[in-house]
Amino acid sequence: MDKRERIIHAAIEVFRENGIEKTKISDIVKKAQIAQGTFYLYFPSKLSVMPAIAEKMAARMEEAIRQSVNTENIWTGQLREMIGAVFTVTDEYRDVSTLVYAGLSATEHVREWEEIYRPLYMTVSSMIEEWELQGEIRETDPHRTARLIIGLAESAAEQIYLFDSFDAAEERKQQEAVNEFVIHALRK
Amino acid sequence: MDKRERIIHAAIEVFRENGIEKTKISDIVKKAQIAQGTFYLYFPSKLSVMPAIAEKMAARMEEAIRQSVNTENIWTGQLREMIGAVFTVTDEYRDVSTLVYAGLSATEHVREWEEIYRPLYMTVSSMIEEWELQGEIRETDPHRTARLIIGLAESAAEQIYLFDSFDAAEERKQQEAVNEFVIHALRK
Amino acid sequence: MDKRERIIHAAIEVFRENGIEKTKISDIVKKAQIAQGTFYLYFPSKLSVMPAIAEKMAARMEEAIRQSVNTENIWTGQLREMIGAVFTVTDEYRDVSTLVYAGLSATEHVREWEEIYRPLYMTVSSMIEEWELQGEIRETDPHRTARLIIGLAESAAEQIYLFDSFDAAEERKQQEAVNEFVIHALRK
Amino acid sequence: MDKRERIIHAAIEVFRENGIEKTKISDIVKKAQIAQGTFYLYFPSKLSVMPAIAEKMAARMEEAIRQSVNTENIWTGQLREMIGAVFTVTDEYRDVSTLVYAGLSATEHVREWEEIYRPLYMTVSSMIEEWELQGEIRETDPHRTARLIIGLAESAAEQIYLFDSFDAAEERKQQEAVNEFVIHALRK
DNA sequence: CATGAATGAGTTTTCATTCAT
DNA sequence: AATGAATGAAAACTCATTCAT
Repeated sequence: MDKRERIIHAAIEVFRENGIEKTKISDIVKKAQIAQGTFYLYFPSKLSVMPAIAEKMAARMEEAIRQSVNTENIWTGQLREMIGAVFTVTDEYRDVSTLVYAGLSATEHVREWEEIYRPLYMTVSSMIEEWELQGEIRETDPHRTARLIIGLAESAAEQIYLFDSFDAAEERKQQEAVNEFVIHALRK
Repeated sequence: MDKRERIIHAAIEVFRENGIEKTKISDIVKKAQIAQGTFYLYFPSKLSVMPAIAEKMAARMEEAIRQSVNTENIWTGQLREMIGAVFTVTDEYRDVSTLVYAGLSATEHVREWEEIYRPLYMTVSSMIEEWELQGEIRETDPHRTARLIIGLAESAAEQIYLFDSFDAAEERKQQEAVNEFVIHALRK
Repeated sequence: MDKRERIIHAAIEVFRENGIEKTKISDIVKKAQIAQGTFYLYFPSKLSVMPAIAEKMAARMEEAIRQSVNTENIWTGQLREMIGAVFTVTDEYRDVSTLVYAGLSATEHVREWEEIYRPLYMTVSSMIEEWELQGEIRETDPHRTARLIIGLAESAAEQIYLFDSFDAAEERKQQEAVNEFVIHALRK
Repeated sequence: MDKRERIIHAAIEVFRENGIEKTKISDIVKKAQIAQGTFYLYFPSKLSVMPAIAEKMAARMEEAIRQSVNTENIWTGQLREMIGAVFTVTDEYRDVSTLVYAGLSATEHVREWEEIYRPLYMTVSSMIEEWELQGEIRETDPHRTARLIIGLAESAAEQIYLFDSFDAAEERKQQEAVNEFVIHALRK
């Protein structure tokens, strides 16, 4: 794996373990097994790794959705699979997603967000469009709806770690609630 | 305004301007026009201001909801008013909610989130309970639903500044999309 | 002595001992007996101390000239005293003067040079003007002549350390050569 | 142009642009369009380029003097030509002479100065000796006088860029002042 | 000879925290 | 309670130097 990749992966791990605030570049390079100076060959600062992480996360989420959604399935099944994927990846990137989001908004990289998330939104809005064409759901603006659903699912997935006696059962319940919520929101 | 208030307000501004990471206590005291040492008479650290900010925001949101919701109205009207309130306050505290969320989750203060947001969630879940009792919406877990709706509305409101050619018309459209989404999600 | 003064004095000493290149800010603060961070309260970098040193050197030179020149004396005597003062101070600031000069030209402080040296040039050009008024020397542009003489004397004083078997006798010879050179250059 | 030459030229440029202190070897190689490691095949350090630069400048100056001085001319004419050459080359190497001087004195290379400048001084002191033999000027130590004159001329030429509203007219005036100064200093 | 990515020791720089006033 | 200059530990950052290609 090339050095840049190593840095990004190490950064994800360390940010998760220690939070952004407490993370030192020396922690990242230690985990990445590279020299201190090598970091600066690829990124000018700790925060500038954020967009790269966000990209990875968005790509991972899109990939998870593509993989888990069975297009043979009926729309509600597809929707459940899609939301499941969002929950899975949000869990994988637990804490990091929030930090990345806050880290991005703190920099001049905010505008990159749109670009980073576009493929993910495209994938989901295509699914919605398809369902609509098939006459299975009510008519909406597919792109906007895609963003609402992903926002809702992410927010719901993150809430678990904040509020609840956090266990697998609770996670399933929360996910099921989102499923029901969205299915009702879209049905004809 | 007393010094504590001055600190909180200054902190909101500089967190918004620079992000959490880049904010120094010296920035906060400069904006608050107090001496460096005075900060420590009120807060032990930068991040410990976060719960105070969260409290302000949550209280403001609850108050906005209480003020704007007319209980004489039918449920869809009340819902629209409630979501409108969330949009208004998220706009007021633009970016801050994300930062607060990240700031809290970066520390031991995470557990305070539950406590801080409880009154707000109670207010909204009471509304939902009432609608359910009146048989106007389908049956759900009102508390969980309340959190989903608020999460959805906040996420949608924040997205505006991130993604879109941000203008008043766009904001109205986004808000209307959330209204429709939630109304369909809850209707019988 | 206040901290800023302490830094300037320490910097002069350390620059002389080690040269600019090898001087660390930690050397300066050690010699100044202040904390590392205190340096940055007064100067943003090592090089930014340069103009302050140049100021001290120019002021010291002007003072030395004022003190050593006896206005009762005939002009050649005054001139010898003046050149002696330049030699003395250049010796005092041995090496540093060159470094300061090179250090200044490397920064954006070059334009300050004019201002820093102005009082010194004024003092010397006043002397020259007076001699001219008394009809003791030929007519020249006093200000320009002042700069030529100081440049010549400094250059000659610095050459000693570079070229010659450097000893007191050699210094006296060199100084005497400058005296003769300038006296002949100015006589009627 | 071979690599060694490329390095020397690039070094002159970046030393002039950034000063010695701020110049990195990476700046030099970038300007020279060679690889980082290649530098070390020719020079062991940044400062070790200095003697090479000094040599170039001294050789250039000697050559300029030889070329411009017409030995058929009377001594004042020759002197004017010689000083003109010093001004021309100091202009060509603007700022560099100071930097070289500081750069050499900052290292063990100081002693090389004598050797590097010897041919230049020899040329000028030969001229002075000749004038003396012809009985055209007063008796002095020709070698010492040569160094005084060159030091004076260089200092005067450098001053132009530092102090004055720098233009061609100003340069001519300054040069003329030096001519007059030296002619008076040497005449019988 | 030439390259340039990688290194890591050495410095600079930051900034939360203290404490005498 | 309030101040803000001073501190120094800790972190960021630099850049000369190496070495496998």
